[in-house]
Amino acid sequence: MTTRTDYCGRLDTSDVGRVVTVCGWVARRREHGEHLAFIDLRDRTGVVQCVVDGAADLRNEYVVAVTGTVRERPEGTVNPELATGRVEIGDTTVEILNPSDPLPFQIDSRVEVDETIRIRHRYLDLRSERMQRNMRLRARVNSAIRRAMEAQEFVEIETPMLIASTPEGARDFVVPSRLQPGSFYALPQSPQLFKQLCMVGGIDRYFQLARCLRDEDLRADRQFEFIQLDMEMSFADGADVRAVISEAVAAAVEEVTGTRPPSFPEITWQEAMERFGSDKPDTRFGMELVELTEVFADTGFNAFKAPSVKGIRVPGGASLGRNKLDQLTDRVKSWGAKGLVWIKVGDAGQVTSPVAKFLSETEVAGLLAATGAEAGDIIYLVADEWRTVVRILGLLRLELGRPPVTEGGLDFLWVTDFPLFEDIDENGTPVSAHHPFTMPGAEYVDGLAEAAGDPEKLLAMTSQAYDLVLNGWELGSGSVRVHRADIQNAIFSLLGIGPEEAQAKFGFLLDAFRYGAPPHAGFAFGIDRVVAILAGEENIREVIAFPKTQSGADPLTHAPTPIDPAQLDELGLRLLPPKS
RNA sequence: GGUCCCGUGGUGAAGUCUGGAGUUCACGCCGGCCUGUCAAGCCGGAGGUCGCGGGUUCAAAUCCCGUCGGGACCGCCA
Repeated sequence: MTTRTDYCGRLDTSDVGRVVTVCGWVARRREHGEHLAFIDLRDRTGVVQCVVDGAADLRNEYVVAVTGTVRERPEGTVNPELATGRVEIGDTTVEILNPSDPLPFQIDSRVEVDETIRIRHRYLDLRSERMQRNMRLRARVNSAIRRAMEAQEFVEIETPMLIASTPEGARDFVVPSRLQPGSFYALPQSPQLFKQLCMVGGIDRYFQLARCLRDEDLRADRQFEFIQLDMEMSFADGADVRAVISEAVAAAVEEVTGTRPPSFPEITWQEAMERFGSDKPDTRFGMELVELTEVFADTGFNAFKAPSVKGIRVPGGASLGRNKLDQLTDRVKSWGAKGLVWIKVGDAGQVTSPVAKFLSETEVAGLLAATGAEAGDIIYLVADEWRTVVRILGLLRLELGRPPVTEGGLDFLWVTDFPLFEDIDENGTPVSAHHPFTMPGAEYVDGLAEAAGDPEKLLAMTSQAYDLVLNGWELGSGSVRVHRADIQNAIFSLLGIGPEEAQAKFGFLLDAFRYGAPPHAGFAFGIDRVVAILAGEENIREVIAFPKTQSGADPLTHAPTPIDPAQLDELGLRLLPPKS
């Protein structure tokens, strides 16, 4: 085979006169009769025009080596759209290294190809400029993060993929054991427990670009398997962790954009919920939630006689028709709201609403003042329990105002002081918001036992847990961990986990903690998500080389597939008949 | 478990609401012409189980039911 001397996209006028050999795929041909044709040859760096004597035996996507002389293009034929547009390769000989059948879809971006077809033929899709760019961007982000962590004296440690199933958290992927039929490994949802063991082991600063697996439903920002920057550090608090992560993320952003982002603002979970109705607020746009409970404190309108009333104002939203508003109301109800009240503001400040007749003049005036509504605006209101109100309006805010991923810049945000417990179950037992090794807020550490059985106190307790949010996507979360047995026992007690159960579930961690566990804290954030946003993609599949569909299937390899009965037999497994 | 949207030559779309001959557009593919194009151009051609199954009807891409596949979302994701 002819030896390549140059990459297509790197030739320029400084190469004029050189005899070069470039290798790649025929991206396009332009024939001008029997003895003149232009070939755009594509490799990973771009395309270059080759002038050939007839191209009758060349077809799109043939793999060829072209040898010829780099020359400046004749006057008037320079293509300013092309990086190599000032030059071309002439006096060429073409060696066909491999022909190609016509492709199932075109590589160029002239038409948006159905994503299933792209994934089924991902080896072709990867040739596209978009996928080349995304894959290389991802590699640069990985590299920048690794360098930033190493510069901060973190050591990369690999943790096992075949681990014990733990009952908490997401649904595990499980792997049957051949040597111990009837027993199973789980694939890690994260290296959580191992990295804490690393702290006990004196590693001091651990990191890993860790593959994590969770058997939960897939979404635009969720695949079964994903990569996290996972880290843990000893003798450190939450602020230390946030500084380290901020540095790594800033390094990644700088690598991609050339600009270092400003330091990331921090708000508490409580503030995020009050203002944005979300623990992962998209702060690229306004439309914040407006507190209206006081305005309607003495209302005669039954629907507003609720613990909490809030609204959001959409500037210029009054032009929405009745049909659209009904659809929106249905949508909001599907999220679990009792209903959605809308109020339009007219030119003279008068309000139009199905419920206008139930509202007093004072209430309307208070509403307009609180929301700052102007003529042409629409206000949506929800009244219910506080948690429901903020959740519904948070979803509605995104539905109505969320910009495309490529607009509004990069809005990083730390959300701190998450609640320690997210709910109380029907037995009166609190449910961990993060995981049971999360350190409570400093002011609650000594009062854990007294809070038992008091839902109000339990739900008011914060934890030293924090999330990193980018443009409304949760990039990741972390916390200060409990390293003291007395605090851990108090939390287990609140969660209704007795000593035997704790030992059964997390025994090896608790054992390790008896031998001098240092105070430690950590974090993990999703590489796929940050890369997608940096790449301007709405979907992490676009930054994953071989992704799965929403139903968890791989159109390329057809996974998952049934397995041979002999394999099942070896594992001591038998299939149940399919559910009808 | 649930809601919504999509499925039409190789690719992308229109046609579906309001039933009437597989109709249209762009790209690609095949052949011809063409010596400076670059999303080349011009001429000609091939290519279809309108996802699948059932129903309604004189007649279904179109209406109804079911099903499969894809997507967005709710639940789920400590």
